[in-house]
Amino acid sequence: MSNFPFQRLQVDLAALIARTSSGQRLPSEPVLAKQLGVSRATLRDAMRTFETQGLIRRRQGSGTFVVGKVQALDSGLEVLESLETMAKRLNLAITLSNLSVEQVAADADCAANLNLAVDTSVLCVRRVIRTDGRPVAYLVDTLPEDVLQIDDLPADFHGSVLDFLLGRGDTLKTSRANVSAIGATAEVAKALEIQRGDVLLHFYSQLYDETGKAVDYSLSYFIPGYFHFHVVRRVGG
Amino acid sequence: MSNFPFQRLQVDLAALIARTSSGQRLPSEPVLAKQLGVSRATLRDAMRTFETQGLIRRRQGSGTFVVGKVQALDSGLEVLESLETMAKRLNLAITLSNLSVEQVAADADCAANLNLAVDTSVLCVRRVIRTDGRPVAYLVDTLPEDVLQIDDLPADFHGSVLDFLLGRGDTLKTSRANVSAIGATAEVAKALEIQRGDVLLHFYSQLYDETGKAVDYSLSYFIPGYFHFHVVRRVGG
DNA sequence: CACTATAAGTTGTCAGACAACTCTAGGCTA
DNA sequence: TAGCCTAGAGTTGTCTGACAACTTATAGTG
Repeated sequence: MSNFPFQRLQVDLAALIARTSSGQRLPSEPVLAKQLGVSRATLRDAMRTFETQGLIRRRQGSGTFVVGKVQALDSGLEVLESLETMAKRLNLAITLSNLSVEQVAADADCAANLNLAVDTSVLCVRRVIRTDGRPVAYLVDTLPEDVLQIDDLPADFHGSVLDFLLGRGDTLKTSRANVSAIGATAEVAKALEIQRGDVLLHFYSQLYDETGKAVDYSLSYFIPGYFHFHVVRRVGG
Repeated sequence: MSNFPFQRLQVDLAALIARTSSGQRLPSEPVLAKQLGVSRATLRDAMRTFETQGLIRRRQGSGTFVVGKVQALDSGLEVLESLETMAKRLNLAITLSNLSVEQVAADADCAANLNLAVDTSVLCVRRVIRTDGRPVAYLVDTLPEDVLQIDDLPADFHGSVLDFLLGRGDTLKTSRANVSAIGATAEVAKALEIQRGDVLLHFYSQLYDETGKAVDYSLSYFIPGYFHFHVVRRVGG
């Protein structure tokens, strides 16, 4: 088995990456291809899969580097809290960037989740969460106009929609979060400064107030490794 | 922007795949490369990322095909139930294959999660869940010897460790599940018949009985799209 | 010292070729 | 006729060599 160059190559490459410490540069492609006994084309093909996993990063003209992980933020899923609150609780510094607040027309997906008609005007809040300067999460919240308007937000709005609503006195009750895994789309990849198709943990959730009205439709994309989400499950059925 | 062939190509390829119905074959690589105005090497590089996302499947000598999804299994995460139970509740047929039960020495990771010493003998149960004949989940349970021994399992054991323990009368209490996203390792990729690096939803969880003893360390890998896991989060902090 | 031009090294892309594999159509045999 | 076998066309997998685009360090220049 493993008679195919591509598969054998992946094993060798994985070992090489594993024993190379974070931030170090790998040998150049021509050198590495000769070392591993394959052509440069096949080597590049295999490297693409490791880049997709976020294990390495290639930069034209510079080289290929092994990327490392930092301390993770850990949180239970039962309680809904903003990433800012989570970070404060764990005494970790996170920053926010690429904040964008704009009024858009609801697409089919968004309209269905907010229980609105398609093309209804909604407010869309996007931002990137960073730790150590590196993007680790991309968040997109969409809210009906009667819940939040663009002028409601203060000039120094720091980006947590949940914290803002709570601070304003809104009576929120629960959130229904769906968890999944996806490859990064072009938009998400650009925001997170990763490659399209890279592995991401994905939540899409609706936030309800005490009357049962959907007040927020939220999409969250997390680069694996930086966040640890857990949930306590009770035995039953 | 998008001045690089690779990025432009991904946009074009995504559109092509989107408008191609499930199971259909894409044009051959030489033809497609000419249509899209890039070399075959660059086209293959871009295709690798879509293959990683599970959107297409390439078969040597046969062609490249668009893959489609089937109905999804949906479950709340608060309640721990086996996939078999979940499928029965939703009236969906799932089958089990590649069942492997073997006694192994606990590695560091496993020992820590089961609160055992390294190299302690433990029982490892692996199996693949399929719907419609296609692999959709890969499950690995590891249990201490004093909880489950290889001879305890009946000849017709159908694969759900949780159901077996419950049926035996074990008093289980809760499970702590960590949710993440990863690229498939070589072992997992082989079991799920996908490519190494493909996007997977990943749970790793510990199961506790009523005395607080860890009785099961479980790793679960799900191909996205076939399962929908959700959790209700209460507002608070 | 600051700035610029140069050169070496690296990844990105291209072109063409052949190998390995799949599938089909036609011919052969029983 | 039914079944098996084989040859061929078509497809993806891999290789070779080359050049373009980009980064970085170096040496030179004001």
